Amino acid sequence: MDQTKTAIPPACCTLNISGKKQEQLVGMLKALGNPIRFEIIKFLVTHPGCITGDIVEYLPIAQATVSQHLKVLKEAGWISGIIEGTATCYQLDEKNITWFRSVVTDIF
Amino acid sequence: MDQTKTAIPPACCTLNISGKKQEQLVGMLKALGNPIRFEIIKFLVTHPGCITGDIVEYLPIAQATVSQHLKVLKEAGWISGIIEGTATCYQLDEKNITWFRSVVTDIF
DNA sequence: ATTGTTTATCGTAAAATTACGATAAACTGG
DNA sequence: CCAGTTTATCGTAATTTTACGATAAACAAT
Repeated sequence: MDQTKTAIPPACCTLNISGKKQEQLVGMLKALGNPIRFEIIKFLVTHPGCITGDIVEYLPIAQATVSQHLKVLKEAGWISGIIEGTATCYQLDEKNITWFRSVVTDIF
Repeated sequence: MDQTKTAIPPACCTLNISGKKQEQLVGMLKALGNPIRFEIIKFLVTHPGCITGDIVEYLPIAQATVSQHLKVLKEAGWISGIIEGTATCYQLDEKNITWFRSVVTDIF
């Protein structure tokens, strides 16, 4: 049969994902899809293990707001924070970020 | 000199991006970071060129809401729509999606 | 022309996000 | 113990997002 007119062209991505995996991914996308939070992640690349105060100093927003953004990033899986005395040292969650890269390259 | 204690471990990603490019990326991340919109993009992979009504039928939300999500996805660069009579045919914006994949694999 | 179909937009309500100051909690150093 | 430091959380206001029904606009078919 002639299928030249009915054949569906291959899509530029599969997006073959669902369930919990998709939820986790969408959550990470949402968290990173904010200019301030994206800057925080960028900052952590060059300043691993820095404390909240360093990020507050770097950004033009209040300490409480930075703390809130850090919470969002932590809950989405982008970062982890370890308490060091009164301070909290933040760093990229390499495990989850590796997972993110792997999933994105898989489905796109 | 002994740098064993001061050497910074290589980060799991570079996030080497800024300016308009970063803005475009963050915009695409934000748009995709929504469960409904993610489902729309997935649907378009398997139903390229489908019309708004098909998506409305597929999703459990009102037509007006779907239209609004489609607008967000279009403005972010994920999809394009061409008017076909009274209907509008939507499809993935392959050029932008290719750009997205390229940028993400570059910086992650 | 009239009727029916399809979709975007408008107006609006509810919910979520973002931001801030103030405060509390936890630790450090004297 | 007390004063200082750091950060998370609380309360709240402003903004944005999400959702819906109603309507308008653009086209189809009779």
